[in-house]
Amino acid sequence: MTENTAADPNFYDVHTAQEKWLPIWDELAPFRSGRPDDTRPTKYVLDMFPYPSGDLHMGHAEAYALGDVIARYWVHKGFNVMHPIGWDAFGLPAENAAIKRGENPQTWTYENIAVQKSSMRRYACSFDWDRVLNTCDPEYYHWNQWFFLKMYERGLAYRKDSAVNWCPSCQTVLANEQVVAGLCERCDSQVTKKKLNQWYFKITDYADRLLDDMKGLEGNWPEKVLLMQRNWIGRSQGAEVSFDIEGRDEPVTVYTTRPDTLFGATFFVVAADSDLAAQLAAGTESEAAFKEYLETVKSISEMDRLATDRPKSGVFLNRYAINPVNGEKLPIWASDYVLADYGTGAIMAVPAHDQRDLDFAKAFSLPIRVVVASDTDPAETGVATADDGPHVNSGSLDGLGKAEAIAKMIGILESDKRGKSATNYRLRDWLISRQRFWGTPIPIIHCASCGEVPVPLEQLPVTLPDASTLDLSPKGTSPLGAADEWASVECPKCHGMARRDADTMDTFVDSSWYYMRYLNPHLTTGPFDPEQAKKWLPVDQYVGGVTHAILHLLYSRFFTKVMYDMGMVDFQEPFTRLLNQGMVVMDGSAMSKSRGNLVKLSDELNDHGVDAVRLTMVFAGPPEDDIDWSDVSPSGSKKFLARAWRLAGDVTSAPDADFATGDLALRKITHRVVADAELALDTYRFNVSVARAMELVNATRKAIDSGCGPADPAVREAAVAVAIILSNVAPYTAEEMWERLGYEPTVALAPWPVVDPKLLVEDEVECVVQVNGKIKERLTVSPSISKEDLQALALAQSSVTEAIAGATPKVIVVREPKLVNIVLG
RNA sequence: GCCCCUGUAGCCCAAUCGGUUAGAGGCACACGACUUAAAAUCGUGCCAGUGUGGGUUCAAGUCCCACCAGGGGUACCA
Repeated sequence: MTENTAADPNFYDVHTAQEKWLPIWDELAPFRSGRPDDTRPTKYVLDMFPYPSGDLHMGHAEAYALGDVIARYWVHKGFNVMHPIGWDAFGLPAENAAIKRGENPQTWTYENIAVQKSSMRRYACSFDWDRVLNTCDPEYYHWNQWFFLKMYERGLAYRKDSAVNWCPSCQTVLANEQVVAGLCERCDSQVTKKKLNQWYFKITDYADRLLDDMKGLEGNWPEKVLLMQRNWIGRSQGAEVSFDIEGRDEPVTVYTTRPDTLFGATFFVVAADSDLAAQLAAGTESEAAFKEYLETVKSISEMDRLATDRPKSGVFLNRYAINPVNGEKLPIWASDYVLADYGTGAIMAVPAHDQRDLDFAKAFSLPIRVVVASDTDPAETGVATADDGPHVNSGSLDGLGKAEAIAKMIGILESDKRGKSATNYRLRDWLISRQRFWGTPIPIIHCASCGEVPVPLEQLPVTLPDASTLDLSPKGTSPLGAADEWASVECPKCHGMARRDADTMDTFVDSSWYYMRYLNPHLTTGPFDPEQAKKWLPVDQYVGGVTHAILHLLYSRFFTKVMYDMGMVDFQEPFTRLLNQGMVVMDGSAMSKSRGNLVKLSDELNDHGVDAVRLTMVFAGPPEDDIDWSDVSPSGSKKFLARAWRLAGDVTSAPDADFATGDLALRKITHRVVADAELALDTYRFNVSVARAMELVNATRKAIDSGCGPADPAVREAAVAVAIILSNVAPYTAEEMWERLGYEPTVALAPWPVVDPKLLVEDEVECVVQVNGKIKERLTVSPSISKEDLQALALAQSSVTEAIAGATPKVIVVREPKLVNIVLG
């Protein structure tokens, strides 16, 4: 142990190196992207910004290491790279922590930001520190409010009463996207329904574009994310069919994807919790039974309601719908298996060909009529059939296949004015009101005489009141409502006394457009400068977790399209390429304090150094894969870095040595490695780029110890290549190497080594000759050998002629220069 | 239930187009050199026939089908 001191010239002291370079890099600011005289072409690399809850953790370390590889690589390739960072600083954790400790959420938030910022600086990502933003700063959320008002102007922000998702623990409403399997995304409490008047963004207006524009993202976004978004939007094609109701003037419309099965409808179901059900039940002898049923439905938790194996329940309403195609009377039932907020909240039930309808029919002994022929009988098997035809018992549809039958039925309905083709979506409008304090106030004023009045643009931002005077504990209504002095305001229209809207916005509003704010984080005249937008946008590379596959990424895409429609930007998709990094886990499961498998980033950094941790993250495997920290070896990474560092120290040639005069064998390896690393980096195989660098280090070591020796210029060339490739991952070590090689800082700005194609060409390659797939001979041939020559050469080999033994080859496959396969009959 | 992804040495991972005897890199392990010894360092070695069963092909880790295992998404959306 006594040898491992700074006195030993072969001991690489990572912590000293870290201390040494940070101030120098601060001085040089190699990643400042806003220099006005910069003529390099631009690239925008964006990491999903962190939420400031405590210090950075292993997950941050992985994500930022990967994003940094891309950003640094692009700088080497000669781009002016904008790689900004900021903080997603509004949200519940700050508020909850503040309540717990009796302090101001603002204090808690800024303290955490300071901690994370200092950790990030040490972690040495290529962030442009001139562009930092915090969403909780009024200079930021000013523009959230501005966007809200623009949405309002365009009819895209509106209020409505509806049954909304309510988290009883967070005491606030949630967007559909924030309810995961019936539980609150944040705290895992069971979500309940509550009837409230809330603000929405009309994202459903953009459903088709959000869906169709994904075509342009294919190949550049993970297929998985695109699929999840497609499913989430859930477009379905079908028809609306209008049914007359006995004893009612108004018909009722249903939505169906199978209008061709209309002849198979044997009953009719309305959502129990819909207004329609209550109307239909009113005044009938079933009214009491209906009300009783509705009560039981309401008492069932969302969680239980979602269980699909739950037996069907419902109540007959003593009313009848008339089937428009055959005049049959269909009994109307109310049930909770029909959803009030999808389609029209009413369905025609075709039990033979819909499993849910069949289950219901069986439970209440309703008739089942097959209208699409099949080998099995649903009434017997209890399994609804889904064949494509032919149709039976269906009048003029008989004999037709599914597609023709649907088209014909829609034609019939249209000519009879009883229906039309229709599209439905699973996507709902985005509920953005939150009954909490630590968020962007909604810039609306409620006036007794003027109603809903937008805050005039020149009065923005509507800033939050001082939290210290408020009781933030969740009460189900926004704490802002209790801030009388803040809430009482003059109506901008009539100048009478009015009140501010007391809700705040979903923090996903903040993150929907933050990538644009980095262009000019302190601009006071608009959300961003259009000139800068032309220069930098859209984002070339986005890096972040797959947890945001639907929420954040869908909302950002929506915002971008709205801005496009407003003429603010000239592109419709915000993120050209997306990389979803995996998670860092421990012993096979997600790290958590309660599980006792939490690995602290700060401990790892102290034990192994920043570079070793970053290298471990990048080298562990493909970036999309999870990293099990118990499978990888930061100490191994550290050893490798020291090995690379020693290499640079061994080089004895002059800094300006002419590489072209160097040892050819090593030069070929160097150029091969650089070319391979380049290809790997272009295709997200960062782990492979590291492996190539390791290969080069091994080869160079060998050259120094037992080859061309340390003075050969090829050794310098190799060490330079190692330093540059490594600088994407291990900036401190690379900088140390650069210095030892006799160059000025910083290696970060060194141009990517130019590959000489001549050095990639092999002088000779090995060719195998197979007979019936069995290898009979190995030939050393020129890589440029012709097909004919190679075939002739192969057939001339004695081992080959022996194997053929006079037989006539059926086919000879020649893949010059590497393979000949002679196939005998 | 439905949809998607992934299965390669003890472990983590490589393997443009289907093409040599599956191996670039690492971890672990073993041995050797250096050392009084150890650590560090340098070097050498080590192990699988690619989840299973079929198929296509002159040729399959790579393409197709079925199944198994693991992971993820979604869930009464008519």
